[in-house]
Amino acid sequence: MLKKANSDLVRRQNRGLVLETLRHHGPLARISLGHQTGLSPASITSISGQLIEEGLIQTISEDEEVVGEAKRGRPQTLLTLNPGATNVLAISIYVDGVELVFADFSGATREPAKLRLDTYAISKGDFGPRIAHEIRAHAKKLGIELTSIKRIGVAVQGVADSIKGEISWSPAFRARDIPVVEPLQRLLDIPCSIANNANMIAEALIATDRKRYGGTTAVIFMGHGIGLGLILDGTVYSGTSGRAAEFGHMNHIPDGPLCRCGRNGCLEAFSADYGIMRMANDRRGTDFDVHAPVPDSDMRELELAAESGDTVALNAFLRAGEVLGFGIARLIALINPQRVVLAGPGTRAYGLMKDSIGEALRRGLVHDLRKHVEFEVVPYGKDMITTGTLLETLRHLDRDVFATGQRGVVVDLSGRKIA
Amino acid sequence: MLKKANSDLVRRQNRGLVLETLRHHGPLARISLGHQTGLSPASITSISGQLIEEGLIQTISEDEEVVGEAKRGRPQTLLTLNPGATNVLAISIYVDGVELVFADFSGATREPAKLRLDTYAISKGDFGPRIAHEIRAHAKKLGIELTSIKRIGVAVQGVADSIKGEISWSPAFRARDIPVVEPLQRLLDIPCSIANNANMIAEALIATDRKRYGGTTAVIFMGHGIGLGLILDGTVYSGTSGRAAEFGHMNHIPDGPLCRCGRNGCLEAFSADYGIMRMANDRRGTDFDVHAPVPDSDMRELELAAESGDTVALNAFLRAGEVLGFGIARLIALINPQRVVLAGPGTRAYGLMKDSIGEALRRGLVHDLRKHVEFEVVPYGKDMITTGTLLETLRHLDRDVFATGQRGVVVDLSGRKIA
DNA sequence: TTGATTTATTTCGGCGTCCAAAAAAATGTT
DNA sequence: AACATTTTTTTGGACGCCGAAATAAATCAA
Repeated sequence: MLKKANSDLVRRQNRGLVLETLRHHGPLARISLGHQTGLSPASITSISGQLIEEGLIQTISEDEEVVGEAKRGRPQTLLTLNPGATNVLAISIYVDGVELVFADFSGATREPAKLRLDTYAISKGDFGPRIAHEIRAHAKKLGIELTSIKRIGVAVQGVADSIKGEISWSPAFRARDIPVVEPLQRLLDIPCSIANNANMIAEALIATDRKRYGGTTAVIFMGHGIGLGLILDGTVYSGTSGRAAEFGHMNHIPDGPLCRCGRNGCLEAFSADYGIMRMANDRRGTDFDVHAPVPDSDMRELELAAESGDTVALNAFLRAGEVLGFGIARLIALINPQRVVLAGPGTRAYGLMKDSIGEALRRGLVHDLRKHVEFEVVPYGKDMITTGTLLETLRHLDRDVFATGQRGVVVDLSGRKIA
Repeated sequence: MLKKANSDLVRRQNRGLVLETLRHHGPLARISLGHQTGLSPASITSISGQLIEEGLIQTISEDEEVVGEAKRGRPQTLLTLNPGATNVLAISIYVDGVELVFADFSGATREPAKLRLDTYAISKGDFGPRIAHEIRAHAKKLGIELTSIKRIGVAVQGVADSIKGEISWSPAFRARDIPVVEPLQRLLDIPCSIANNANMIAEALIATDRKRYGGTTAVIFMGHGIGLGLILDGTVYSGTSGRAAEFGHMNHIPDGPLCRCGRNGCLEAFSADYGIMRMANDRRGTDFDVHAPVPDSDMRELELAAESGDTVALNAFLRAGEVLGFGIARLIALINPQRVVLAGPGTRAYGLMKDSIGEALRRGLVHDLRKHVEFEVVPYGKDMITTGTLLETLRHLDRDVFATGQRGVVVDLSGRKIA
């Protein structure tokens, strides 16, 4: 259903558009901003004037102004986001700890805090307060006022319920339904949101190349589990109640091997690190604890073994690839994305799985569909998740917080009214 | 990325809103229209005045006006869509023929034309012209001017490419990539679009109960194939290049039974009518032609046999249900819909499959996800597809054609400028 | 019958937004 | 110093929404 439109909507949308354009295309003169946005110079002058008055954007100081050759005509004055307008915080939760990264309004990050935290042992009620405490400490260390932080974004591997603001389930925790948003908002008084880490990688990809990833793209995260971020029509899809895809727990074979989730035959039970390790170890007849985190060093060792001709190790990777391939085939049959991106530490072994993934796609997918999909592996860096989280957080500010500049109400950075 | 907003956008959006509201909530007085849309009485007067002048809406004649009890105060004058503003046409393509249904701008339908057409034999190039011819004939019979038809919507079972305007693949045709939109537009000079029939059922469901189906709903069509319409955040999702889901060809078991698409082990190969029939017939060791349409009477017979205790027949349905259940489990793992709706003629046998569907869901899906999904079977009527197609077509006119009333340009119904 | 009351709709004036065109600003060129 | 060129700002107008007042059209009550 359509929504009512009025001049309020127009202002919000165009202010948001100007902020997003500056965020994306770096410093721009008013005239270029006009070209990029489609707004007239007159409107740009008006909007940018307001944003400057509110301290959200600023003109670049004269020294840096002269970039290229001296040209005729009145020189451009470049506009940029004002870094000091606000701060944001990205929190990434991994199996082995938590990372805090502050950034200013321009997106420039400060040195991260890497906390070793026994997340697997921590109780449901302790996690939020513990993180809140760490946030205070790290902010203090960096000299960042808590009141200057306008928003916090949290990314976690597993199922995040963005409506309830909880971690429904994650391989990093023994506990379930761990509240995150509520305690942080209560203890720090800062708006907060939580999302799945594959979705945040998807956000980062959209930002790096909107043309490439902005249509319909499936981002598959391979690590201590298999996650999925779906970009549909240029927007990251975050299912009902924000609990997006649990691709890793899509069933592959009824009554297959035991998965962490308690079911049998999930994709993850074959293709996540522990699934691969289990297949490689079965010859030794070992009992296998699916919940025990698999050290990265063990995986590297297994990869080396496979590469140097250990057939059992190699077969484990081939089987993992095959099952992943069938999962991707099913995904494509449902969503028909233009592009499938593999990301995460698990892609290190892509070379070992490549052939079996391709073979499974051939067996499991109509040619008509397969031929339209482009495949891609992106090199993994943990910072992708942080970057995506920050971008998502900043976009929210651009669109939904700062775009709503109330007429006649000018506010300084701490929220006090000026004029 | 946001888009530029200006007063043009405001007008278009609010005009569209008024049209949609009248379409949805029947005749409404200006004051109620104001309440429904959130627009002020003054704006409603202005907008409705223009729409009346353009002949898109009209006031209801005085006689019918008095509906309820006589109340104090100035009586309301009800507004409705003007049926005469335009005509639209819905075309539904089935395995056994084609149906044409005209409707006026208010959505009132005329008697349908049911064409028996050997679609399976028809050649790629002949289909479009043939249909164009039939459209002319039926319009003439009903006394509808071709120029009064502003849009045609086509629904087909199978894979419809809405960008190319072709039927990429359909069980109704031996041919592939059959152009539909281009020949109709060329021969009739009427804008045309094509979509998958499961998507059109989804449209019809949204229209009947937006609250129930308007969130995230998966509509599964069971018939001579298994189709899927996805409603994401209240909008029917029609994948990349408009080629939406091919749920029926999602692989269930690698190297399973042969499917119509040429692959092995697709969901459809178990759960579509021909899949069920094949399983029931295997005991007789018959060769089985997957392409031959299964007569409805044969299916009814098989259902009766199963109901009266024929274990082979019953097992075929149970197996079909089991595979469908796993397919739904995989779908839920990916999309996490709030609701799954089963529709289509295949649901007649739902009673026979119900238990095995449920059992498969238990085996194939994390409890956390399963418990949030509501299941539902809607009684099948072919008219759902036609209704959905008409609604989709009319909404397009509301939003994208008639909403764009150019300032100062008033046009009569044939497109001539008046003022 | 007449005036009061009630409710719906229209009119009017104001406001916010965008935009085209003109003006101003700032620099290079001759 | 005068002119050319480009960017930015200012000005005035248009459009669309809205609140308030005016108007319209009915019922109710005396």
